[in-house]
Amino acid sequence: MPQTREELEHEALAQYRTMIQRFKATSGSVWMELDLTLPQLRTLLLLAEEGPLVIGQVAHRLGVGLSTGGHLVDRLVQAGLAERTEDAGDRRRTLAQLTPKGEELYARLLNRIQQVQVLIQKLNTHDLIALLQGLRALNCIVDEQQ
Amino acid sequence: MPQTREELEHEALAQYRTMIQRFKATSGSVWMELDLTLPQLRTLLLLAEEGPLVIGQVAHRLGVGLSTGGHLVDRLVQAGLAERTEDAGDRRRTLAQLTPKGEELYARLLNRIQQVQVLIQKLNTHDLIALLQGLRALNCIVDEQQ
DNA sequence: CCTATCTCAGACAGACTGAAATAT
DNA sequence: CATATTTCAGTCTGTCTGAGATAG
Repeated sequence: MPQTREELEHEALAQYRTMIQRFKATSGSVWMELDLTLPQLRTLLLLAEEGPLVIGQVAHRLGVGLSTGGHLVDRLVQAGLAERTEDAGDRRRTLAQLTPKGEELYARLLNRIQQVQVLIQKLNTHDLIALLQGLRALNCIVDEQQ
Repeated sequence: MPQTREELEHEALAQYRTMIQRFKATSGSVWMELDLTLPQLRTLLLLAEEGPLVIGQVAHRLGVGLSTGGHLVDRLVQAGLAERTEDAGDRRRTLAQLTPKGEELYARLLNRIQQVQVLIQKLNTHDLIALLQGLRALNCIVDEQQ
């Protein structure tokens, strides 16, 4: 079955879309059970993607006052999703970072790593090698863009 | 460079993880600018993943009263993310479904389709064919599981 | 009369601010 | 004294409920 370049691109995207949509049903329950407000969720995302931050940075990046920033981190700490640690250099500062529980929630909400892992283990070796080649190439392209 | 089965699985997952993490920075701004509350977001996800629903179903699936369910759909409608249509069979019922704008927001928040599309277009044909083979195989496995 | 939805009033939680208090 | 954070009112928005109104 020979395909044109355009057909190949189109099918690859369609296959990707299908894969993601299959994940939906499972990820749905995570969202429905989520006991956070959106500002709290934004704080979780920020800490997950930009590592440990001092309270002032959190507030600045979220576009809120210092008081609110500290309050939002508080909520995550109370939920066991984040923790405060002292900044060794300047003890006035407080660093906020996610706990393993917080990291895990982030992954379950957005990354779907676990689901992909299960599928990969069931792939036959030929297809696995092919998938790997494709993924390597995708990452190379991202490298080149930067 | 020969690799064991285990090494292949491990690298494939690592490549996938890397790809997803590269997407982070871009998706961050979508979340930061998002002008919805979490119950509204849950409603958006529900409508995106389970197609058109009557208000009663929305309320039931979200675990809230009819009044609240209708209200939440209202908010999405006011934001231009959803629309109400009449149920042809039973005109007492109101169907809620996402507008194209709502679908697009959903995709930008969770699916990252656009980002993958750009990358796929830059892939050379050899790697594209390999990726496609891998994705097809992944979807076949999901089919078999059901 | 029954069912699906909407409207209304009120309770409640959380975001948010600015000013004062605290710690380094 | 300056800076980073917390604490303290107080306001505001949105969720949520239940009762009653409306439409089919």
